[in-house]
Amino acid sequence: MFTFDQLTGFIAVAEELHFGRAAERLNMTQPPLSRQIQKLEKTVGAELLERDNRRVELTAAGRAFLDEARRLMALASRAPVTARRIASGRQGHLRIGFTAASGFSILGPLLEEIGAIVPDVDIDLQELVTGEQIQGLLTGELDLGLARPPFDTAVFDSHLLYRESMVLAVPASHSLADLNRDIRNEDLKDEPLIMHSPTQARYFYDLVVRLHDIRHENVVHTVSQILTMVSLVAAKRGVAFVPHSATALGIRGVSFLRLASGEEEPVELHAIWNRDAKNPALVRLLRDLEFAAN
Amino acid sequence: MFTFDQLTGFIAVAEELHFGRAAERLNMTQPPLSRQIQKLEKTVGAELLERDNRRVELTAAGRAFLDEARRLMALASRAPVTARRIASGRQGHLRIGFTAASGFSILGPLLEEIGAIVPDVDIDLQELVTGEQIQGLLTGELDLGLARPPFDTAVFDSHLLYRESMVLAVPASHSLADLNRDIRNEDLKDEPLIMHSPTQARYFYDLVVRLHDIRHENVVHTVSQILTMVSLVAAKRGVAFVPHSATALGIRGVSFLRLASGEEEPVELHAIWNRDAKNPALVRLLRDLEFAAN
DNA sequence: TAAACATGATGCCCTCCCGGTATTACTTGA
DNA sequence: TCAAGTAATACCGGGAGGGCATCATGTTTA
Repeated sequence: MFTFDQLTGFIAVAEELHFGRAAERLNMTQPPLSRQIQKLEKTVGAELLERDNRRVELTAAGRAFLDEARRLMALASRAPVTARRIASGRQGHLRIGFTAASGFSILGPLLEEIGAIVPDVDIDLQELVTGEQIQGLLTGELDLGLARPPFDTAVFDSHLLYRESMVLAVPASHSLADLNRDIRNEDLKDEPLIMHSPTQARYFYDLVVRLHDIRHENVVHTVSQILTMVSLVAAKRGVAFVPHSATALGIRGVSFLRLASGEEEPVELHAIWNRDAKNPALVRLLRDLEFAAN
Repeated sequence: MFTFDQLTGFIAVAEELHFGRAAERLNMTQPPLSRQIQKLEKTVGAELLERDNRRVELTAAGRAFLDEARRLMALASRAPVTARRIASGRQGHLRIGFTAASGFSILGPLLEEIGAIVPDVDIDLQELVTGEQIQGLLTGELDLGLARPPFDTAVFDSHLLYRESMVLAVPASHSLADLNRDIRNEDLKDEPLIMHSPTQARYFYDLVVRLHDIRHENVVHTVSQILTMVSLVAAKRGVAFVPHSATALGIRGVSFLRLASGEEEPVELHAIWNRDAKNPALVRLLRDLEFAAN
């Protein structure tokens, strides 16, 4: 079995791609670090770093192992905290993941509600994209997620928290803002568009493509975070489809316009959790929030 | 930071609730195990086991920490397996580029074959013209391309996947369709022609120019995609030289006629890959497909 | 009631692992 | 061809960890 020191060593080298600098960061000298990595590779049974005498780079296996190593280190550093909390008489704690966009709207009220139901429970909050939340729920690093479809209903139970409309963010000085009517697809046929990333923000991407006629040649940026989109709109880079809750951001120089086409409130936010989760604090919370499993 | 040995020690004691038996299970003696647990409790900062001189039991913190410890051990034992599988190419990621035309014919069977060889490898597919594929292979954004010559054989290895004939696409109502014989060059001397783009579809362009006497004054459209060509033929804009696999498109109102002149099966499709590529999944795939480098 | 037993903790020794220093091997760029 | 940069190797010393012996303490038994 490898050691945690070997893992931190590997992570440092993988990040620096340089044994000397990595060693410095770890407050040690380069030779023992080299040996740590060699030993780690031996126990793992695969070459993790390709090192030519001039440069260091990760192999495919190394990249995969780096992920696992990071996860291990995160888990290892959290474990004692968990144990101490419980030892100090708390009733447990809940780890909740949320998407940045849900932070604008539902997160505050929800936390208040949770605080009323389980006041003696510590809440860890982490901002994560839906995919990371699902990963976290699967590995048990997360108890509850605030995420958007799709997710595997065989593994997860969910509860629809919130529906909202999609609006169009435009620079405040933009001529569309003077139209005084809902925006139609054809209004946008020559507008530079800031679009959601089809991989990182798949839900919004699919929704926008489904409900609006997107001309991909108009896409000037591909972005994964709503906040970034609104900032880019404020910088007059183009217009963007954002959920209504983004209007609460209070970024100056942006107007939000209603959209004519499509469904009324197509943007969904769900609370999701692992069907097999047994964290007592979560069980209690779900019961008292009356989230029927569906 | 604690060590994995301390964790296994703790798990053993927590399961046996007896230091002596736990030590035996771990092939060690009891005293060092006692010290391991003490040290672990010190680094965790909480008492994990309540030990009265007669019996051992878990504290609340101990139960919580046991969960985390088990999770850590599971993750730690899985990580090397994952890394090894990726290093051996049985697991991982393959990014495959294909031309639209190859999508009609060889792509399906090829993917099936790939799925049989490396079932646990995720396949990303991207429709790209040959030039973009070559670019992607050079930058490492693509592992394998299904493309047409020419490409730089100093950088790329390739394997001929498929040869096919060229046929002439004509509107179904066209008089040439009634000839009941192979089409000769002189049959086309007054036909409006939908031609391949000399830049975007250089391979087809060069092929057609080499094998057939093209009268450039007859060219009514210059197109880069086979599908577009066939659609234009269906719209009676002219006739077009297309690879035989285009007959599988099933577009109504188009007939495909054999060509008399030229070689039997001049249209080639190659699998190409970067000679220096090290993606283990690719290496394994190439080996098992018996694509000799040539 | 006292002796035997069970069991976890402690003391001490020894080995081996790990880190540091010095050096080597190799590549690259001037 | 030489200087510089960088990872690997050689060698050494200190400390962590395991084993053996023993202790401390509580429980069972005669």
